Amino acid sequence: MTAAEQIRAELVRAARSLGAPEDVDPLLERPRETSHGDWATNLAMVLAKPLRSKPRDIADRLREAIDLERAGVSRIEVAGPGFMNFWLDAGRIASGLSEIISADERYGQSDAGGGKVVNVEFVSANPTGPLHVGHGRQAALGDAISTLLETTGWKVTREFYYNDAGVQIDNLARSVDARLSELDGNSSEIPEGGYHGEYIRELAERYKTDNEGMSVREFAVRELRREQDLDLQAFGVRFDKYFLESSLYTDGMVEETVRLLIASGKTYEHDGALWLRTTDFGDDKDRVMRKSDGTYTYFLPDVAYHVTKWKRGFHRAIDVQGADHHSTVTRVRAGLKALEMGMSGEYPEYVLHQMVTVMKHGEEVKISKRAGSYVTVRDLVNEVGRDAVRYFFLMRKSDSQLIFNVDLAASQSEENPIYYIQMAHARMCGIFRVGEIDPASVSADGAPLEVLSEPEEQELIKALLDFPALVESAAETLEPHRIATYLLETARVAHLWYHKHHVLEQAEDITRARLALARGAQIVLRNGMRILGITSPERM
RNA sequence: GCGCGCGUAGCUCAGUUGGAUAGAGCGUCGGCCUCCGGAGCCGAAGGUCGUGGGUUCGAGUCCCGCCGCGCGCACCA
Repeated sequence: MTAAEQIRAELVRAARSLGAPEDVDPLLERPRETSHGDWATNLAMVLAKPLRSKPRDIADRLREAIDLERAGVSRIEVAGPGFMNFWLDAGRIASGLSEIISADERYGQSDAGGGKVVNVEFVSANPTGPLHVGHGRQAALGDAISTLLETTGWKVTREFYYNDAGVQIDNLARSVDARLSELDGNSSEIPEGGYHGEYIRELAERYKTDNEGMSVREFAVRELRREQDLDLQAFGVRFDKYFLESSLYTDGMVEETVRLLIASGKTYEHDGALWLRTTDFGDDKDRVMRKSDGTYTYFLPDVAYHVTKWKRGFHRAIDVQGADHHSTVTRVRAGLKALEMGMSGEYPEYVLHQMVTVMKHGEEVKISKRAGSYVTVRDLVNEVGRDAVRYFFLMRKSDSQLIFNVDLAASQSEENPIYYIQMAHARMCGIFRVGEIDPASVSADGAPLEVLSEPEEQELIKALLDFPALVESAAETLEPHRIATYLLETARVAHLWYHKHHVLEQAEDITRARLALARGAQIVLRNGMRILGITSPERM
């Protein structure tokens, strides 16, 4: 039982004894201000109405009714309008280290997800060019969200959806064709909607020398998919499933979905096209699903694709996409809802991220897809390393725009948050290295943890003990940036402690206890970085 | 024009789902350091939380109106 749970249980007992409603569920939180104790509750204010008394009076009576020992606290104060502040005793705090060390790599894990399956789809780039920064943000986000969910007891399938069937692939083939005919000495223009990047020229050259009898289209898609796979590999992202849009046509899923939608009665014919009444589901206008020329708009295969997710058993699905795809959300959900297959209006869940701006040498690197000039994931990885790229993509919440400062990410100094965090971990490792101690042999059991009474020690332990609750709530809200923020703060506290208090060559009981703390910090920093997909080097 | 997101210190951003005196890093200014790695540490200055209303014991957080920025508004994807 954690300290908070222990306080809560006793608080409930005390509240019931004062006549509080049966479902009383006190909220415990960590005050920002240390002078407000280790834990605080606003319970007395919440009970003011049902008990028809002043919050402060209720708080005083609660305080009287609470058994300090059973709550595991040393002191309770009533403050402000009726807050109750709790102080844990130093021994109670330090004893939390035992749990961290014995759990080791499992520390921070939970079974909140109950082993249920969830599908996380991300990147899903069209095979029409290299992966750019936006895809990078998505790759980092999707992978971290997946790991967060795994850490909290979900069974995750990481999925990549290839749009290999649409008009954009035709445009790709025609663009390569144009470059091919240029190679043959004929002047030729990249077609409208085509791709202008230098890689198209390179594709044409490779096709000319070694096309293995493939069509331009097949060759280009194969090569670009291979390139993207290499980029993802360099980034350390691995997918469990690659889903091809084209398969939705070959296996009849698209046709099937159209039939079902028509049967649902939510469609109508107008101007020779087939429309879906998405306005019934909150859209601002109805949408065409089959054009008058008989081909489908993109959102129909999207609906069909999500039907397959549902049918494959994923009753929870998360799509990570750029915010520029925002308009698709209502449409896809409307299509799925119209099918009445039992999905809620929230299926699938979307994590949309805002755009990335790349700054280099103090200037914005302009991105022009049309001219084919943009920063690729591979450029970034080559320039600043995988860990820094991942951390920078994850340090901001997804719905705010992100400025990627290449110079900062590349710098090997304390200004660079990723170095700062990794350095904190490496320092903990350094203690064991210098002391010639196997960290795995360090145990908190039997160690005199009560000697860890310095303010920096108490602060560090408290930070470490916050980790599991943080992981759980970050997983719930699908917000990996909270792990990033936490790591930076915890690294700060660890540096501070490291600087002020020595571990080795102290009195024996102090060294023993501090080794346990160093071990705890090492474990938490490492586990946190692992969630973000970042390595935790033992020396830097 | 409509929809979504954002607006917090000079800069880049957090803010525990409505709590107490709004925080961090960088930058600036001042100071410290014979150390398990100086890739260090301490301190200070710096704020009308875009703005005007509303909701309530209590608002950076929720609601409404404005202003600014980004993205999206096809029988494109």
